[in-house]
Amino acid sequence: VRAELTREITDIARRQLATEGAAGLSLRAVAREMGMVSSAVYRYFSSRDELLTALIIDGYNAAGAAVEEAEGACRREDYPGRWLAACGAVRAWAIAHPHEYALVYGSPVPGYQAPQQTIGPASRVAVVIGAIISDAYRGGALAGPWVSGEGPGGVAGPGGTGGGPGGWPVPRGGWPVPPVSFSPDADRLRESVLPGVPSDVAARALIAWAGLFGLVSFELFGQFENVITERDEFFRYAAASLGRFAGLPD
Amino acid sequence: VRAELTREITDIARRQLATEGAAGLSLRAVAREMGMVSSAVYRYFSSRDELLTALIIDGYNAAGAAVEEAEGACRREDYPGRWLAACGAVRAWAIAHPHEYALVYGSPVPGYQAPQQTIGPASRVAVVIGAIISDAYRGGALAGPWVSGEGPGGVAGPGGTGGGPGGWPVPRGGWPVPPVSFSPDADRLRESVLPGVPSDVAARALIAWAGLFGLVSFELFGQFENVITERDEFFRYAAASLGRFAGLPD
DNA sequence: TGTACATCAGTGAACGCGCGTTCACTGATGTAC
DNA sequence: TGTACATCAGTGAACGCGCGTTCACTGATGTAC
Repeated sequence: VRAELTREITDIARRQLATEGAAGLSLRAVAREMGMVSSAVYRYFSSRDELLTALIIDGYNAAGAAVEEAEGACRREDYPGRWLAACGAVRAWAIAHPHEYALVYGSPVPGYQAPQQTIGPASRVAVVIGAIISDAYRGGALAGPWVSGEGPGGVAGPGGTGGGPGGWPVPRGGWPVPPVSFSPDADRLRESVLPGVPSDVAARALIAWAGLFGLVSFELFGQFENVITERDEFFRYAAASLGRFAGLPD
Repeated sequence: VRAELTREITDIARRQLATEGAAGLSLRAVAREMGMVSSAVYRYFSSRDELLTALIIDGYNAAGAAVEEAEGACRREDYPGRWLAACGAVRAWAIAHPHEYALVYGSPVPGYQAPQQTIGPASRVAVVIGAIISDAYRGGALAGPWVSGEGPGGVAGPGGTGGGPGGWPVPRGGWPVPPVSFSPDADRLRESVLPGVPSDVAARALIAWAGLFGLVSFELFGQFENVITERDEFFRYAAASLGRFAGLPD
């Protein structure tokens, strides 16, 4: 029964988030809508920040669940399909919950410091996206070029043809090579979200990941106003292009 | 003298933005720091929203000026250099002024509706970036592929080789083709920031533009925490990759 | 050169509002003997 | 079966705070004659 009420409080708080924004979230307003006195809420959340943390975790989880579900419905070998499904789910969830999206992927709430508990849920979307790239790579479906010596083969993709020093195809004028300082990051990524992929694949996956959220944020935050009219179609195209950038096939 | 005081007010407001965030911006606090009584500020700004609008316009202008300056210092034919300079300037300005960046490119301020006056300054950065792509295209330096029939030639780039129906090189497994619904948008873009470029070049420029801000936002808003350690070098690499994505040469 | 007047930047008090958090408390519920 | 007690959800008042905006006002400055 306590859990039930806790959930009801976060539901109301989420609804208020949608009308007032994160900075306008108020314990008193939540209590009012609950038909409680403001101090009663302190039985459930010891401060406003704790409530905010709960909302952030919920937001990450909701986005993660939406992406997992959409991506999970695809054939495992359909890597571009999985990518498009994941991208589309991110966008659809963001459009359906713009204030929650802003809360977790937008500007930080001033004066609020995200606690450790948020990092697990925060990575769910990244895990899905990483798995797509990883699976495609290990399935030999990811287009080159690879940085010399790291790749297991794979088709020559939009990079075209050419010969790299390590025997893998590296096209003339191919992709830039990640800086050496990226190596430790790549190691960490391999251990978590991008098992088995070479550094340059990981680096481009990261850029595509940031690009995906750049597109969604631009759309939601108004930068595409008077620029793009048919947003659904354009987004699908853009997501496909980013997937191609990351090396995914057609 | 009136202009002087107006500037002083916005300066103080900008400083407060940096410590309290946009939602915490308060006319009273500004007045306090000015050594004025709160109502005196109304001589200069008739409401809090008007002050916010001034700050947004200043923010867009500052970002625009920084990008224009950095990009303007490059040799005109050095398209990739111009691109890297512009990207680097966006990021450097954002890091130097994180709250102003959040104000203009982050989540919208709840309850605030941006007036028309903001759209001019808002486009300064886009104009610079568009000019780089446009110049490179018209200079014949932009890599293919083009969508059939639209291009003026240009080198075959990361797309590799292949033959398109219109005679321009379109590689097997090349870039996706923008949806037909994008045509009117492309027309509009050609008239403003991307003169003369074909639709698919415009579309990829748009994606690279969103990707650039996705990278900057991810870095500033904390998504790269525990992911990327050497941010300067990685960003340079990522910007180069996005430039390549948009078709720029090495 | 001197006076009358208009302008307008800045004052000070007030309006009505909402906020987070604390604290001693009430009163229902369930448990132990 | 009945009594004493502990638990704890929710109350109500209060603390001290800041906010945007309004309004009648003061008093210095500059201008017109």
